[in-house]
Amino acid sequence: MLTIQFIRENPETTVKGLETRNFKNAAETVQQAIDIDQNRRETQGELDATLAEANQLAKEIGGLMKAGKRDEAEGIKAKTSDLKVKSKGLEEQLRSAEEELKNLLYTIPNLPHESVPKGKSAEDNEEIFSWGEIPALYENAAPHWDLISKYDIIDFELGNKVSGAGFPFYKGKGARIQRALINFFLDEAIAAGYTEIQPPIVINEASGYGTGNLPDKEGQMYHATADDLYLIPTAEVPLTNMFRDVILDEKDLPVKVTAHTPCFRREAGSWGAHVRGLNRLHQFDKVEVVQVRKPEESYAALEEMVEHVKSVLEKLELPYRILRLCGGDMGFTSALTYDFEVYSAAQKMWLEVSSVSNFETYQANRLMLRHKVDGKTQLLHTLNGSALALPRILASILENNQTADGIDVPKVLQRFCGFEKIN
RNA sequence: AGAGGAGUGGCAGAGUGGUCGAAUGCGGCAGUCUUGAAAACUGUUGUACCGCGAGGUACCGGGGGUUCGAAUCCCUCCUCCUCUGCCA
Repeated sequence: MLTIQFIRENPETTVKGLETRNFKNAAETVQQAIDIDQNRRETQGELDATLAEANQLAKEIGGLMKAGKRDEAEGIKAKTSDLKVKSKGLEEQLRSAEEELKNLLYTIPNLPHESVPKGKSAEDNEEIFSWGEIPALYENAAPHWDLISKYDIIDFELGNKVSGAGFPFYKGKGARIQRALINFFLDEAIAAGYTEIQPPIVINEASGYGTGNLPDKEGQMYHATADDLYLIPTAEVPLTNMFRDVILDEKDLPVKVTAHTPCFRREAGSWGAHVRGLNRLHQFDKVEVVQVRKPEESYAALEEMVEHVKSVLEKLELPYRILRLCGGDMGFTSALTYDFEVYSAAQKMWLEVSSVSNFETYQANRLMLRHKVDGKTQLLHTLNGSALALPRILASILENNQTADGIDVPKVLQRFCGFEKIN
């Protein structure tokens, strides 16, 4: 979330940023936050003064008791009861003001970077780069959902029986190419300087709040209610929460971590005819990269992450484009997001396979992730990106590389999976 | 899962109702000494919020309670350790 200090000191900038995002009632919301904060500060001042007085009296009583002046002590005790009632009331007021402020701040998204274009929807995103040729397919080319049944490498029906829609079984070469992709992505990330992590794939409530998945996107996560744990929608959640309530030393920076995990998404309400086959799943695998950076370095780090994803896609020889998301399409917590889309030739569709974002201090503020500068604590910047999500990569490999006698496995993957063709 | 024990500052560790945000040691930082370093000595060393400032308030695993006053007593949850059981 945004810090109230920032909003208080930069109300116009805040309103302007929110308007780029088409945030409704920006000016009113900002004013409301400032008012609640004003109230909160006044209440705390009063409460502190009351408690200070009570502490003073308690000390006096202690002294009198020791001196044996019991009656005098009793007299002062009587005075404290008023203070107690007063402080209880003020405490309640303070708590409710803090709660109110926090709940309001949770509804305010991050401010976009100056390069973010205005816009309402995906159509207003700005294509900034593209690479590769859109392959000319042969006559009988088929979409990936037909190819996977033809070669029997992924089984949706079986998934339906055992788990439900969106939980497929990968079989034989299907499973092996998945494993090859995971190893390839991890090796690439390690070569780019990331430390490999195997995090838990369930997280508690506090972690959900830390990355902003709670409360806003509550319905998107699977919730194991018996133990009040959530299945992760992305490795970003455990990887970023590693640094919750942490003050990093200079020598620990920059932080660069990567992990392969399954990701679980309920995708409530977003199911439809347009999402066939591997285009959208409830469970999928992804390799994620996360960085924690000093503020002045974070945009260079974002570019570095973009270059990393570019090189991975180019090694896989998949045609792709990069979009700079507009204010209306950008994630709630992001300041600047680049989406990577690969072209899936038989569907004739661009598929999003990576989203690389700089959150600036937005996540760090919820996480309380800081470092020291000249003896003062300062919020750090967090960034993350997919490198990459598997199912759509697989979909475009299957479609783009199909031939009359099978599917060509990209060269870089062959040493990982041990075969050259799916047939 | 059952029985018992324990959670204090970066680490170790004292503190069992008031003068304790907390002894002491180690570590860190600054200084003295030294050509430089080490050693020794001196000082300093948690976080957040309120306040222009002086200063104030809160925090001793989390939450709640008793009390004029809680690190200290009570309740509850969490985590760790030991023993027993179970298990990939």
